[in-house]
Amino acid sequence: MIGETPRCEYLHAHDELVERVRRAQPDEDLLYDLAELYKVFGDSTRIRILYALFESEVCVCDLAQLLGMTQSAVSHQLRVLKNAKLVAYRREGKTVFYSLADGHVRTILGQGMEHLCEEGEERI
Amino acid sequence: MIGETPRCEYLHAHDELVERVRRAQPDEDLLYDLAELYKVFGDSTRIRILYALFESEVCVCDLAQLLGMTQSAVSHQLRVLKNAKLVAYRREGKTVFYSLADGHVRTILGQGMEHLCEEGEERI
DNA sequence: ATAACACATGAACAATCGTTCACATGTTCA
DNA sequence: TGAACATGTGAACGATTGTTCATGTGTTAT
Repeated sequence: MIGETPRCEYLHAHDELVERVRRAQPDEDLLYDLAELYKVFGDSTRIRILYALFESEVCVCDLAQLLGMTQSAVSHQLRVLKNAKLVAYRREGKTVFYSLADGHVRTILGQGMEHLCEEGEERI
Repeated sequence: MIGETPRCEYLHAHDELVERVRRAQPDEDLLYDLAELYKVFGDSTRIRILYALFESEVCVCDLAQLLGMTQSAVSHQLRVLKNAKLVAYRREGKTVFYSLADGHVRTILGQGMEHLCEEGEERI
């Protein structure tokens, strides 16, 4: 935080705008939680897990094999996904099966893909 | 990477599944880029900037005032957003105005918000 | 009860990230 | 040209993150 924030010369014109924009901002805590949610998507290992779960529910061991990673590493990442309520799990004997918990995952990843593939064609 | 990946006992049943899931996985590089994209959303400062740009194009100085942050910090974050092609900019004299570059931003943030607010009601 | 297995978790380390500070770039106006 | 202003950028520091290693928990079968 800064005590004295420098301001540009159009000050009076922009003051109104800044206030309007400020009022439109969602609650601080909500924005923080939102950032936390996207952090979860911000790792290729976790994205690979999510794409795997697009196809079917999968157990931890199979995920480890699929990703070529330690079971421990996968388990740690699954916990992150679980905390964000992006995956659900079901126990069957010794095995735990994970699945997608939420339809938003597909939309979010789909929109991300679109953005990547269109790269600067679209203007809003 | 691991040489000897441990595997669960249902091996033969799951082998087929693992192969099917593997084939469905998007290209490794694409998944990496996708993760990079979500990392950009994974910071509350950048999200606040994006929500500000929902309302109007805004200059760097006003963003700094709105966020209560250094102009430098804002500028650094704007570069991240610019590199991800999430914002566009327009120069007018000394002032630079930033705006949203892409409609996907609204969808992605909207879906994230929905996910946060529904928290575990929906099952896919 | 004991062994074997699937999975979870805590500590620790390297790597990455966000902010700050100092300074550079580019534009306007006298 | 030179001063003033808005913005951009490189280096550096503390904080966060992902993986590994060792170990803990919970289940099954003997």
